[in-house]
Amino acid sequence: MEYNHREIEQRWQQYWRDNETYRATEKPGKKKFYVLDMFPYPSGAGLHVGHPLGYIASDIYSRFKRQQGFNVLHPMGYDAYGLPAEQYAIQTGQHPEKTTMANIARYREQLDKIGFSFDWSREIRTCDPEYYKWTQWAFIRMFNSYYDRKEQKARPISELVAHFAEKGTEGVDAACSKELHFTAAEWNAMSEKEKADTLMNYRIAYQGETMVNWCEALGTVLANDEVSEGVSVRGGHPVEQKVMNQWCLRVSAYAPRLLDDLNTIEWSDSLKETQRNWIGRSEGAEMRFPVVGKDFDLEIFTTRADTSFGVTFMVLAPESKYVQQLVTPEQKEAVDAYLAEVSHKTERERQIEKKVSGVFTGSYAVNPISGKEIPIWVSDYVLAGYGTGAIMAVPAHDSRDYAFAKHFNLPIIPLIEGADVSEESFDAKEGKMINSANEKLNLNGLEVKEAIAKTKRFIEEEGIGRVKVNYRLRDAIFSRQRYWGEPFPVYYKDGIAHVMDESDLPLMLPEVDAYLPTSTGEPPLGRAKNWVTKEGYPIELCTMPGFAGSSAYYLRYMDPRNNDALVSKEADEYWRNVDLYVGGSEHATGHLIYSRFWNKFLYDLGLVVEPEPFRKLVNQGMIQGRSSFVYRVKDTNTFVSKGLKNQYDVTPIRVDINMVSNDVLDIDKFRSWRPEFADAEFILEDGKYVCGYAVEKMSKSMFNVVNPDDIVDRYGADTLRLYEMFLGPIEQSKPWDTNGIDGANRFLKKLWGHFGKLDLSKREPMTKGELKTMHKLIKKVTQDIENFSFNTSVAAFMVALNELTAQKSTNVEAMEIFTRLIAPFAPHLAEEFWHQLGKEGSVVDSEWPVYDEANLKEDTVKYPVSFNGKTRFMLDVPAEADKAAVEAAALSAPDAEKWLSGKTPKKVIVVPGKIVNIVI
RNA sequence: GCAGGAAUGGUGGAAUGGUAGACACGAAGGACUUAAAAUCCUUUGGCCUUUACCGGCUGUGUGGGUUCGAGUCCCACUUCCUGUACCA
Repeated sequence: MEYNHREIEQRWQQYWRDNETYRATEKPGKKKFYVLDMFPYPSGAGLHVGHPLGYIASDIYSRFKRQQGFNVLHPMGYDAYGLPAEQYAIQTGQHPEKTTMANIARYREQLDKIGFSFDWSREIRTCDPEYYKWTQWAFIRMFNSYYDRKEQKARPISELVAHFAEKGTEGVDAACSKELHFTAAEWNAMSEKEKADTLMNYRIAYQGETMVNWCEALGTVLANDEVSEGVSVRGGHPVEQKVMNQWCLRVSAYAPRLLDDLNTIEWSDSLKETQRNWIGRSEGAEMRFPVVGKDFDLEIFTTRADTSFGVTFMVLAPESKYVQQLVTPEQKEAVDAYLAEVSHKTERERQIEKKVSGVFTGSYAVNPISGKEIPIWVSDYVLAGYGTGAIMAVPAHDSRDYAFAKHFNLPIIPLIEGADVSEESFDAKEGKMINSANEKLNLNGLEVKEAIAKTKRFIEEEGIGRVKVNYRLRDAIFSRQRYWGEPFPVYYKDGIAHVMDESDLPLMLPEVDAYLPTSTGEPPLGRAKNWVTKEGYPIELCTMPGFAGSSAYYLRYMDPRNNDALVSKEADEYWRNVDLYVGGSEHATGHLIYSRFWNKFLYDLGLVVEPEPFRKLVNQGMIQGRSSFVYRVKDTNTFVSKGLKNQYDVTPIRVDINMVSNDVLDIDKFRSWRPEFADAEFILEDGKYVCGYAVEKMSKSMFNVVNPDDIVDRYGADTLRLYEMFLGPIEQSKPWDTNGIDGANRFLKKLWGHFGKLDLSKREPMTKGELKTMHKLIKKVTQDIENFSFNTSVAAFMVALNELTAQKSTNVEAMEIFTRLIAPFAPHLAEEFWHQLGKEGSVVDSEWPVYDEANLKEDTVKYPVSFNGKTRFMLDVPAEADKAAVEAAALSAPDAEKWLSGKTPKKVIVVPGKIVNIVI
């Protein structure tokens, strides 16, 4: 009988639906295992074969764990808010919800065909009010909390208010935008508005004037991880820096914990490293430089306190508030001109130019260590957002300061013995200090490391500054001037922001007449009618960013229909956190930081039990497209085959990969593809037109998209699953090659054929050979799945089937084991076999086979025998032979004589079970 | 620049420090077929030797090292990928 994948797959998919096979429930006392995929944004283009890669891997793992006896939670949903649907809405006037729902339906249809074991009863969508109620709820909780740095946790803002009323800021160590100092009396004397403004400085969700990435084309601000190389990640529009009043999340307060807790989770080293870089911890010192003739100091941050004697000038960021206070009348014009110039430049222009620019303020500061007066400059190479927005410049040992000093002809003092600073700075933190001494401090002769430590001690003792740890991680900007997102549960009363009562949630996204800003430049929600509270107070017009809804979704899956809590205590205590999280590495600095932050916040409030959301994480690689090219001879309509193209002047043209098979072009299809190719001529090689190829991103414009539906229709879901896993290691990016899929399909057909030959009524014990084949397979597959080495386990199935065929095996027992082992990979076929074997229930509930080493033992061991490290022949030795016996056998083997050629061996090394090496 | 990773046949890729190239694709030859598709069998890193069997040499980006033995470990270099970038 033919292997009819369509009939088999449809039948079992229906069976799974009818029996709710994949529905998960809490089973106290049974070990849980939570496997999660990063939920997709349902784009209009649908899925291509690259998308399911990670889903297939996690599905195999889920099924494997389930067969091993775990209670597995494996849910799926949609990250439904996002810019593309809104951009489409702006162009067409169609409500983004409508587009999104249509895309979700299409995704679901595609996903269902692949036979995943998702528990769809737990499906969530971030744009569903029942879901975003909890996104808004978390925001309210963050608004009502502050971060206590002493206890390293979030606490209710009411406690801080009580403290202020009693003791002012004394004894407060809270994360804040600006260090404030006031007494209880001062606090109590503040107006409502002043108190509200003061508390904003401490809230975890706060509103503040911050430098933001403004994208004019998208009409919204963007978070740091949504901007790359000065353009928006979505759409590639230019982004500029602008000061705006925005909602922010105080993610920076959690920087130390986000860094430390990386050590407690099983993520790849490269991903942890990416997070460490993004968090960017650096140890250094904050130092105050008194300004000549003024009553204030400039604060700077440095990691190179040892270079204090080489400071020849200071530099402020253009946005620094000190610039206006320091500029002298003579320099005013020049400084203002420079500031105007800088503010006009976008981030991208600043990066591309990388030109040294700056201006002198006219003021001087005193180096607190050397006592020397140094000029204060302004330049855009200093960033306002990092450290204090001001630096001490040491041109001899910092390349940026060096370029600046050279350009403006400022002095350069070398501080390290042997450093040649005539051409470039010496940035390395090594060597012996020179030129670094006065009556108070002597660093000369010290190693850099010692000098840093000594200077830090000196700074603290002298009260010049303090030792400080700085983080690069900034607070997340949480406002988007957009329509398609969660509305903020915030209203304004007397100019003061208030959060709504939790019982009023969800605050539903209102209807608008267009998805564009209003004529007065307000966000689209400014168009909503009656966008006010019951009492008539205006509601916030911005919406939340994409990462709002995706930060805690893994918690919601645990208890998705609960209307009283994000997740019930029972469900959270049972499922705890994600045991295995699978997704792309593009989320390394965005989603994975925000999610960890969000989880830690809820953890601080005692609402979840685990401090980290994702225990183990696997990044799947991308599947790239393989584009095909034809070569048109210049100024003709003649195309030359790849092997001959070097003889002509040619232009490569991408062609649809559906017209190409094994790199050979279907000429008729090509001629009818486009009118201009209708009368194309071809120069062939061996009667064929051979195309060139390139590995590129899979995209419509490159004509290289492969649709999983087509593959499923032609070969079946099981073939697709097997082949995607067979392509290579899951973490690696690799090109899709439809040609190779025949291998996976042939294997399944052979397996089907083999199974069809069995007499299912005849149960016999396995032969020794069968036992060995099967136990070898169990061992390999079990270990490979645990190690995420799915490509080698697929290969192992192929080998095992070949061995069974070679042994002319018709053993039913062996095939039953095979069925259980292959069930995670090819669930439809396995289910079919399982029922043909007369088993009850679904194969997903069958027990995972266990191997017995005893069956893997050989009577004899094959030893490679080497001479001087080079293997020369193979030797069969009884398994129980000891070292001496193996050595004797090797030396007396007929082959040995030839290689010894009469000589006596100097040494014979026997590694039991491995090798015999004879040194002559 | 910095950080992380990679480099193995025509291709995708296998190899706890122990027979390099599993498995698959492709290719070549053959069987079946009127023919094609499908299926099955054989060969398939390179070079040399041989009528054939049998053999031999060489080979995992480059150069060194450790080791009885290195694709694997160490050092240096080259190239490529991925992330990040005026972070003081």
